[in-house]
Amino acid sequence: MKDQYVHIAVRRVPYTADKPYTYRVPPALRGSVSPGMRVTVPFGGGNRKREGFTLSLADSTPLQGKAIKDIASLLDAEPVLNDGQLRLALWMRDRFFCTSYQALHTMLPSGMWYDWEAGVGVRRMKDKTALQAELAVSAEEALSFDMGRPSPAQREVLELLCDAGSAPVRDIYYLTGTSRRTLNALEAKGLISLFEVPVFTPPRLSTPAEPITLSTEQQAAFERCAQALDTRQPACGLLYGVTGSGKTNVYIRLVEKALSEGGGAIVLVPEIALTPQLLSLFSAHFGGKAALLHSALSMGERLSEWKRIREGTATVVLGTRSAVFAPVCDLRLIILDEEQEGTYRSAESPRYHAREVAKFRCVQHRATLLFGSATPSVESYQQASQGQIFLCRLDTRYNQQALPEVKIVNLRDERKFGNDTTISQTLHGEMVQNLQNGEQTVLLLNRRGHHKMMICPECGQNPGCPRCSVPLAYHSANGRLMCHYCGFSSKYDGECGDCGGKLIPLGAGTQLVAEELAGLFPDTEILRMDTDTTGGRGAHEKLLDRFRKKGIPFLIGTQMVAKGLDFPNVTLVGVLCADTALNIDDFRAGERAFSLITQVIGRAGRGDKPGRAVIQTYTPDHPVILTAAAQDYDRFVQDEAALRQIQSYPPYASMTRLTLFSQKQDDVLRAGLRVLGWIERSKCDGLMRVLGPAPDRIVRLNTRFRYHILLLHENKPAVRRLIQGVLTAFPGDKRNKGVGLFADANP
DNA sequence: AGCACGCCGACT
DNA sequence: GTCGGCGTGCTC
Repeated sequence: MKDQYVHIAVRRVPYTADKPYTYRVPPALRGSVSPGMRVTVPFGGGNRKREGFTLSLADSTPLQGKAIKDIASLLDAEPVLNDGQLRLALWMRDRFFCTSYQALHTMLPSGMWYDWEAGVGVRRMKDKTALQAELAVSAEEALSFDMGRPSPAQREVLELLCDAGSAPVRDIYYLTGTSRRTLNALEAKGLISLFEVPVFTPPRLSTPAEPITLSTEQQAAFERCAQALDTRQPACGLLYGVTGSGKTNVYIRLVEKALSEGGGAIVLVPEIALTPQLLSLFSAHFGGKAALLHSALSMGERLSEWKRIREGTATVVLGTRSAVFAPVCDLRLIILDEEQEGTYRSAESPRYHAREVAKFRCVQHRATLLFGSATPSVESYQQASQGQIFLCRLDTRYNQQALPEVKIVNLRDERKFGNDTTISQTLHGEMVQNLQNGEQTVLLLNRRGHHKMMICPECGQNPGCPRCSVPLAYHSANGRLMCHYCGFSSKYDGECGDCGGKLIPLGAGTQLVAEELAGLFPDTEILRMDTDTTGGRGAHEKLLDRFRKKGIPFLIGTQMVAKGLDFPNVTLVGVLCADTALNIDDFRAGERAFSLITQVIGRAGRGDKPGRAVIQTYTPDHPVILTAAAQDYDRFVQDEAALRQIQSYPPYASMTRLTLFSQKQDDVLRAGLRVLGWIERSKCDGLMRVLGPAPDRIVRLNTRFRYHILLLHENKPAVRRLIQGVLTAFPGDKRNKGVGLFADANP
């Protein structure tokens, strides 16, 4: 019999050595191997077993004189990746400078890697099951059945099941106040049957959602997107809607449309924990058809959801970044909510952006891609204004509510008049008023902990992290100094280690504000929300639930208070220091600051009462602050786009960042200069502009020094090949020993 | 990245 | 002689 060969993407091969490896299919596995399966193969001199993915099959191989090895084992009976996903991975390898294995691996739920071990008897990932009850006879028979003697409990269960058809027994107990005995009795009479079903998302008796009525404006936006869906051709659009204009209504109607026509949809959100409302909305509207994919799920839950999606039980997926890979059947629509958010970009290899992956998939499936945002990225704005993508606008807020009235407070004046707290006179006055009216206030300060740092007024020293180039932040909750980047902490005795001077705090954090508020408003309850108070699973929701239900007057928090929360009783928002987000050395700092300020201001006045906002700043005439205060996105983005054009920054050029890191600072710098020389010699001068090497924003992180080189260029294959060449050749130069290098596309 | 191989000094 | 340090080079 003729030999059969298979090309494998092998796990943990360095980028330098990444290519399809050819293996022989042993006779025993002939016929069972097809592309998109997981296998183990002997690899390297020691022939240690490694995992891999089958990419393609071949009858012959050009490889001569090499001992071609056999595949060791097959881990899947059926492919876990389809042809489209394999092609997506190859594209990702080219685009995001990762190995094929890494790209393929991110497309699968992590639970799957434990599942196969079941085959070798190591561990069994058992699907959870729940007991479900179902009518065993017709509804008429059930209701007319003669019980012999009155049995209200059994009757109630039957009535429930006549309505619902089937229901989890837990829900039946909860809704009827019955117990297993009642169900056993009904089963004995042959009226109902009990059976185990796999628990994916708990098959709940979801209260059917109210049908959505769209406003004229929302209807127009819906129709424009629906038109794109109808063409069944790749399409991309931007739904630009001010906060509170009801973008989610449009999303839901679009998903309904895609589903009703037999298609599937993916809806991506920046962070699911911050959008509990959207979550419940989706369950209400799509029930068992909806799958949720996000970081809070256990591995088993994620695997179950993934299976439901792949077999077509779930046709709409709501999830975070990695949900963009969900194997939805007949994908017709992908929506990226708050498209400008940085969480759509992965910080680890593969360093992909969900927006770009979504774009690729939409072309692949002839699907529609919709970006939604109150503050679209400059990229999307520019594409929309040039007509490359279609644009829909929602300018009217819920209940025709006007945008909040915004006051800007100059913090320099506050200092002059002797107010050294974080709350200005103006903001304090507004808060008092809100308290009297029984309305709620949200305060934003984008810095956790008590203070940013402690500094010695005698010698100017400040305690810093021994592993990173950052000052340690003081935390009053544990009385320690902490590093917000590597987690290092040390005890705090209030004295300067160098000269013994008494340390003073600098740069207020949320903990301090909470303490100040307790002083200013004794007997008033205050809620603090930051990564220190929302550690556990579901902690976000619990905190927000308390805020809503108990009507706690003040909520102080970091940027997580800016996103997604929608409480009608919040009528005042305070931005305690608008400059924190602005003073970051990054060309997107202005864009992010505008987005953050606009989003948090939009939290005020979502009910029938008008909203107010106070922005405190040291730079009251900064254009970003002025446009954010005026909620004038158009003016902001036009200014910002002009600035980007002058500097030839994205979106007017593509940017690739090369990051070098090592324990030794001069090694990194020297390696950086060598990379620079390589690029300059490679005849790509006309194609790109090179900046750096420059220190990263945190030059030393976890004992490693980091420098980067920025490349501004056209998005052409020649440029990608150059970068791939640099990444491949770099480890080959012995002088680069101990130095790491990776590339980020559009960082 | 991992792993093996090979060359060298130190030790039983 | 033999153990083990690390520099070097390859992975179907």
